[in-house]
Amino acid sequence: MSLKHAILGFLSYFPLSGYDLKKGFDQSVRHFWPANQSQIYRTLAELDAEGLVQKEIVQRQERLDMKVYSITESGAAELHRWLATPLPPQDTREPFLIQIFFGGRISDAEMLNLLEHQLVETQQLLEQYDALFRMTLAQPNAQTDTRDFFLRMATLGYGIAGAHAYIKWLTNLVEHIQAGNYSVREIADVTGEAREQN
Amino acid sequence: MSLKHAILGFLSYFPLSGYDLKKGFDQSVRHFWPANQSQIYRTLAELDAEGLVQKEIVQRQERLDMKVYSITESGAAELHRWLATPLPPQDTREPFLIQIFFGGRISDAEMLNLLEHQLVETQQLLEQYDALFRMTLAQPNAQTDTRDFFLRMATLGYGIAGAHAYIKWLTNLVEHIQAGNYSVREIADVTGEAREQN
DNA sequence: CTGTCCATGTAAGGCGTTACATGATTGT
DNA sequence: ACAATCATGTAACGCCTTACATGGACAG
Repeated sequence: MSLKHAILGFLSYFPLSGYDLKKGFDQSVRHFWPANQSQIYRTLAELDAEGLVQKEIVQRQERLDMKVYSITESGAAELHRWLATPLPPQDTREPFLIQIFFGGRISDAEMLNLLEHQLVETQQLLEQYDALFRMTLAQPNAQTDTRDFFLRMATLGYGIAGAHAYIKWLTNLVEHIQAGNYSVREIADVTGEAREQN
Repeated sequence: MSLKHAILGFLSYFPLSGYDLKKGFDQSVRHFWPANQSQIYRTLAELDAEGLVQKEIVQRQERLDMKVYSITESGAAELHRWLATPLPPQDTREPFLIQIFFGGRISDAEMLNLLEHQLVETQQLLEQYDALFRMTLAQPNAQTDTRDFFLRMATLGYGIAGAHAYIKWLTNLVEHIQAGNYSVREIADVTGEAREQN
């Protein structure tokens, strides 16, 4: 359960409430692991039941109660165990590729519309990542040369590299469809083909 | 629901049984849309209830009955509608990036182990895609220059391009960790940085 | 006679989503 | 006055997974 371990990861730095965790997710890991509110509260209750986190109810004058969760020793051990264990291969689901795969059922114009859409969305995403990357680097008080910082930025780098590759693939497809050129050999960087770039 | 439409996609070529569909998925779209048996049978029942497919029970002497499904007119219309409609942005979940993000909690050796694992798996996947690509092209009776064929191969090309990009990213990370070089600027192809390749 | 292929399903559980519910404080 | 923010939860539904169940035909 990745969500459980992501929560443990956050709590390994400092105790947080469910609300704070939600903000933490939205501000840093939503690119590769979105989490919604109800899920976070439910999972915190499970972690508590398993003894991996501890709940402290904070009474505040005039404010509603707040529940602050901190990681326990067994929680920290479980986090470390999970972080250091290679994951089994994940399977990916890409609904867009279903549309491509059965693209024989739609026209060139419809296909180009799909591809164009995907291109625009990916370019916007890339710009977001790019802007976030540069903004984070430019923060005056940030220690930008630590291992922690480097690893966190690497997850953004993953998104950026993926978006670049995707845009390249999409652009290539668009060109082929527009030209009515269905020569498959040019579509992938397969062994024995053009390999000098890279 | 992508699974429903993938099934309709297959049935738009010829009628199939649940069993045949499962084989079809495993042989062609499992790279981007794995489907298991119980899911297929359940979804076929739903599609039948919605009138998008038609069921025909084939009695066979000495063999058990077989149910063959064919697409209906409204099924074909629904398939076309879905295929031609751009999908809303999907969010991705990459548990491996959680491990990277919280990599501050594990040692260099543990991190390198994770990365190495991921590299080996991705290289194996790439070889599979690559082999499948070349084998499919080499089939004697295949019409390799049609639009349909091109689009199907493009989905494989997606996997190949993605694997290449991923391997590059992983390799870069390994090198940085090994050198203890946490300079973030080299980690992504961000605007204003090295842009001459591509 | 054991395993694999053909062929169809049910049951239970996990993880995620959307919508709903409540209530105080702070900003415009 | 109204919206946004802080703060916590429940309910119901959807999709996918794993395991279980059944049963004939055919190959080694």
